[in-house]
Amino acid sequence: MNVTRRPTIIDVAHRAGVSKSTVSLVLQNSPSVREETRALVRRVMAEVGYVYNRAAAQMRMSNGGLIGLVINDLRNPFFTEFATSLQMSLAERGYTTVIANTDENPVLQHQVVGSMIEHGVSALIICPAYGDTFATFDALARGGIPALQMLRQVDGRLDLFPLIAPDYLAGSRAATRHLIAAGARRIAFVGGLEGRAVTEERKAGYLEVIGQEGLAPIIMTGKASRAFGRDAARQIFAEKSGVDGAVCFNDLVALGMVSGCHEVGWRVGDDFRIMGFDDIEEAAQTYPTLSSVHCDIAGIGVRAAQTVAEWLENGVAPAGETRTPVRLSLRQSSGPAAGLQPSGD
Amino acid sequence: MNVTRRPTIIDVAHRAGVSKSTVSLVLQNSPSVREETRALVRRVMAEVGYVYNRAAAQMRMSNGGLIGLVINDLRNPFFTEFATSLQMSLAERGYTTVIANTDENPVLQHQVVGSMIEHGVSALIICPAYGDTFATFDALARGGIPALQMLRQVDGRLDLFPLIAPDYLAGSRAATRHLIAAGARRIAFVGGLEGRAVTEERKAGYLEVIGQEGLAPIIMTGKASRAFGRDAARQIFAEKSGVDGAVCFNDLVALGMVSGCHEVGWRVGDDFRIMGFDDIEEAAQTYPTLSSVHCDIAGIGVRAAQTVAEWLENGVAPAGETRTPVRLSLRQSSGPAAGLQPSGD
DNA sequence: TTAGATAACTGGAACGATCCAAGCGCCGGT
DNA sequence: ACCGGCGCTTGGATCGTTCCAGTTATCTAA
Repeated sequence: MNVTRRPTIIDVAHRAGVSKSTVSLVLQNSPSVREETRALVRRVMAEVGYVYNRAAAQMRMSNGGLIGLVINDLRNPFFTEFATSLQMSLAERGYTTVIANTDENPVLQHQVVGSMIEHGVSALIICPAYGDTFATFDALARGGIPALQMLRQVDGRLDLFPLIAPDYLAGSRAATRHLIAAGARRIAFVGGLEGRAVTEERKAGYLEVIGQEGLAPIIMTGKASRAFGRDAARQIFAEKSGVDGAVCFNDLVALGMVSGCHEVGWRVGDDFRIMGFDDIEEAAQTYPTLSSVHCDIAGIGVRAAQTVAEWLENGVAPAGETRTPVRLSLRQSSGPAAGLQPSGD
Repeated sequence: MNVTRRPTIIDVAHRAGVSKSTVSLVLQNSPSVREETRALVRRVMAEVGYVYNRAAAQMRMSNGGLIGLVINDLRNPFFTEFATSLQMSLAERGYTTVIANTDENPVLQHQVVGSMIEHGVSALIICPAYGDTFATFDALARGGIPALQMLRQVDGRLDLFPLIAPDYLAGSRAATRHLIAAGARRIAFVGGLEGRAVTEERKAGYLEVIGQEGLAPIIMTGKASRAFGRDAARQIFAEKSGVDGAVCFNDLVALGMVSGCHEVGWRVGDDFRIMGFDDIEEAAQTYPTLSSVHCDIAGIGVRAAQTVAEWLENGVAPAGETRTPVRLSLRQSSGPAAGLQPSGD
């Protein structure tokens, strides 16, 4: 349909009466080109509808500022909020981000990472899927591509693949303590698949506090989904075991439990107290509003962008493990707590 | 850190004792290379850790199978479900997908589309943000890049930028009729920003049926968010105007209304009847489960992949406007309807 | 026996940018 | 009058692939 091929810098150069090198310098905003020349070249570019050919440039340059973001579950708002923040922050520093979704599938993840390496990403930020991932990370190591593990640790080589994650342990400790302070006595830990690093960490904080207080732990692990949370609430209701509060693996589970409580007629925050984890935007907008462990998702995105930019620009690998602080966002679902100031919106 | 540069096909060729052309042919799975040679080359590739350099290839080929997907709101599950399905479907056909988020910002959208063109995408699938988009689409037109408008029509040139969208009109007609059949008499249309194509279309179906039945229309347009839905429910309750049902702009608004109803003590499906639109996964998992207009998001993703693949491979542009069928997923929020079989899960 | 077809492989010329060393005026200082 | 430096511009080499027009060697048909 389009007979004429795309114009190149050579076409622009001819038309402007300069050399292709000059055009290239203009593209790179080099200070060593005269202002009038720059303006002329720019004008000609607009006239002929020149578009930059990144593939050609990237082939010559070892390092074109392309950064890959691998997300394991685009359906979880936590990850999309993170992706949004990261992408904006990287854009400010002049990097382009490509996003891909692995849907928690390690095979797909392997493909996706391979494809990104082929596209010549200079670094990778990866929220890894669990499973057989050694080969995937090995490919990154062999290619000498800087890669950050975000939010979850899947590969043990923290020196090669540093981890940035919220301080889950402190978060679940604080959440559990808060439920106790609010008056709950039989508190369950609900959701999260057994054996996974994040689940174990969040569970550990819960168990620690429960132990300190001499209470009995109640563990209900399972998928981190709304459906599981809803079923868990129904089950707790049916068993009449006196459970009166839940520290949830994440906000999705917590929101599921809220639905389940509505269904069985419990009043959340009164008959039953719920703490979420992650503090996604939706938490402030449901009824009742959801108390949660606020992880400053956007802040983590900014920090990840900063870390990877410094890694690329100064060549210095970040520390093996970075934990970002968390705080509680206390709202309605955990009930009124004597002597505690609710924070969050 | 990595002193040796990446191996190229030339390194592989030397090591395998063949020419670079042969290696290239192996990469392309050409049938005109002997089976043993192919195996040999493959083995050497694995040995030296060869990775394909897409930038170099793409520079030579006009058309590398890279497809850009531009999404206006990654936080809306509707779009992420669509993205997931599309990406998988394209992967099956050998295309790679790059996703970018515009956050409903036409300026960001312009940047993002520009960046994708620079990266040499051979086609674009775009869920466009509203606003000043003419320049953006013009850049696509000038570059002769096939682009599909998905779910929303923003640019009028349907011959250049065909539209694929669900049959919103039929959907809102059916939704309104169902609420009437379920016994609601004062039905509001809630959410969606005034003046936007999708809002107008969904509203039109509602108005049509309301008019036919001789009922009074009640329009409450606004942001398509949970927060707006919640506020709308509160307001309806406060006004005591006898409104007993709502056709919502989308599921997010509907879920917000469900929250609002819980808050004011209304029983959804009984005191107040709600129909959503889109039928996101969450609709089946809240309490009460949400009746909605099912748009077969995954199916649309598959169809989009197919359309764009055929466009690229046969060079034949698809029809200007494609409407995909919708059906109702009747669940609890719209209440029991005499003589109607609930469908959906 | 030989011409022609076929199968398997090869060398060089693209592709469109970046980078480098060099070139060209022009000015000021000796 | 000459040299060095500075500001701006330039031609050619280069990156790693694909594509095209050969070049063998082997096979088939007359």
